[in-house]
Amino acid sequence: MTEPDSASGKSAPAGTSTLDLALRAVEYLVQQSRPAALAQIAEALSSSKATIYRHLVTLQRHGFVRQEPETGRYEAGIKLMVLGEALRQRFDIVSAARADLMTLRDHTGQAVTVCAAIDTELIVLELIQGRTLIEFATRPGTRLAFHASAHGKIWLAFGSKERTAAIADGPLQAWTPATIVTKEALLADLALVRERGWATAPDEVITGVNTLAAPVFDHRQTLVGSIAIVGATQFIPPTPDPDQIREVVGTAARISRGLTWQD
Amino acid sequence: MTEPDSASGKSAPAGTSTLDLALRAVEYLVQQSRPAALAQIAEALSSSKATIYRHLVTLQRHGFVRQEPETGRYEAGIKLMVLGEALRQRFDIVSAARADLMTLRDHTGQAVTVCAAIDTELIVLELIQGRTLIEFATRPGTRLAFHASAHGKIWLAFGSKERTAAIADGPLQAWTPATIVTKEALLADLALVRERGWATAPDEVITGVNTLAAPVFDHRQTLVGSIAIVGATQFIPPTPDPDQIREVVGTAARISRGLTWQD
DNA sequence: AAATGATGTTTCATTATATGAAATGAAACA
DNA sequence: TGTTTCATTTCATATAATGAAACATCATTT
Repeated sequence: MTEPDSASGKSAPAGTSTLDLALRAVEYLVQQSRPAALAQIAEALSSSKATIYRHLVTLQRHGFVRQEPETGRYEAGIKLMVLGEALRQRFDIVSAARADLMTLRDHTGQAVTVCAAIDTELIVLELIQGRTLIEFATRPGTRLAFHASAHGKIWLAFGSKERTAAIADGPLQAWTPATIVTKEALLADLALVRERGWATAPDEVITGVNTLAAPVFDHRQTLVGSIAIVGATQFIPPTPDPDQIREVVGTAARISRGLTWQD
Repeated sequence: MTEPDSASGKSAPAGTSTLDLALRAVEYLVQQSRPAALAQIAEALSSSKATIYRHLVTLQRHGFVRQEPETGRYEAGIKLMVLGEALRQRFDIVSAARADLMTLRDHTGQAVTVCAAIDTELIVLELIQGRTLIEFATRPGTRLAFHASAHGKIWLAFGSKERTAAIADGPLQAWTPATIVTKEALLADLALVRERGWATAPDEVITGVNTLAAPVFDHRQTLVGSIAIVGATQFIPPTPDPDQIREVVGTAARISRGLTWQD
């Protein structure tokens, strides 16, 4: 990121290697689908059993890791879930907007999601489930791609120009055949989004699913969130129903107005 | 430090003090509602700025911590949310049961929650929102009290006897005037729960809110989860409607049957 | 019933490396 | 301009992390 990297690939700036190893252990355990043996973790991280053991003890003491009582093996602890939820609640939008989002869900019948971009990540903060049995919508804590989601396009169209430039210049991964993968197509789509005030991404993330998103601004007119309805293309056509657009854009505007009062 | 433990209640067994400090820093940042200055964190943890700084650099590199670009202050990073979500998906019940839970929501109109106990914690794994505008239900990642929630009573009634004994003998905190706070009353209630196969907690966690919970077992007949409907007492009376009981207990049995097929 | 091979756990000498005080930037403020 | 308030870097010191190998448990196998 802010790395000159000085030719020799020797990038050992500040930081603590002990902590680094321990964090890698946590991430390793989260990735595993079943509890891992100590030796297995040590091997995966190219460290010794004793070292990993001591770190696991401390991690366990804090609840980041848990040990299966029967087998003695280690797995990720629920503290991560608890902290994740505590963190989620810090975002103004989710609490300020819940009632409006419920109304939007009831009016459209579709699932509603809220997203925010933090640095280089676009993350789902809130999900109000729809009424359909089959669930497409992404859950809080999920990361979305900027170029391949309706939420992402809102952030590229109305967010910081630096981010938009960086994303447009970078590689654009295709999730489906419909995903936008060229810079030109993306910029053209973003121009359209700016003009209309809403974005869609039919079949671009999952075939058969569409999302209709709109921006939420705070009192300084800076983008602080995006809201969207998510559903089968059958219910949200590539060019959505005018009623759907009115509902989503109207709800976003209402939430924005609510954020203006604060502060 | 370097203390041969014993004598002074402080037992410093295995573990890593460096890591311990860093984890405390993460927890501190999650607790704060706004970004914290380096010196503030160092002071709170009785450490030096330099030490904390180096740890924050490493934590940031892993996404556990983020630095506000404008002010340079530190706050918790979204990695915690992402890892929390990844962890949640590891539980069989949430994926195996979603369709049934949606149906339960649609039949009862109330919010549906799923819980599991891990060691000494009772945690919400899944939430299907109801159709009412006002939301009572707890979100995934929230911890519940064993003695003061319908989910908790299911775990005390059908879970391990050791846990039940430990909880019943410990202090029972009152959340509302209706919370059960004596061992006798709790054990009597649990006997009733075992007999009926379902549990309620009217007004016991929040006044005006009731929950109706039932147990989910796996193929070995061990308790692996609990499901419940949550709503205003107006909709879920202290003695729920027979239809509601049938729906919840029936859904739990259906999910249990689903888990039997696997493995 | 003894032996084997999985585990996790502890010990201990060795030195790598985390540490704190203070110096240095950098930026906002008055 | 000077002053305050931040984060960041430097550097000598010894704290505290480290790995190899021994130990302890528990199943499973012979």
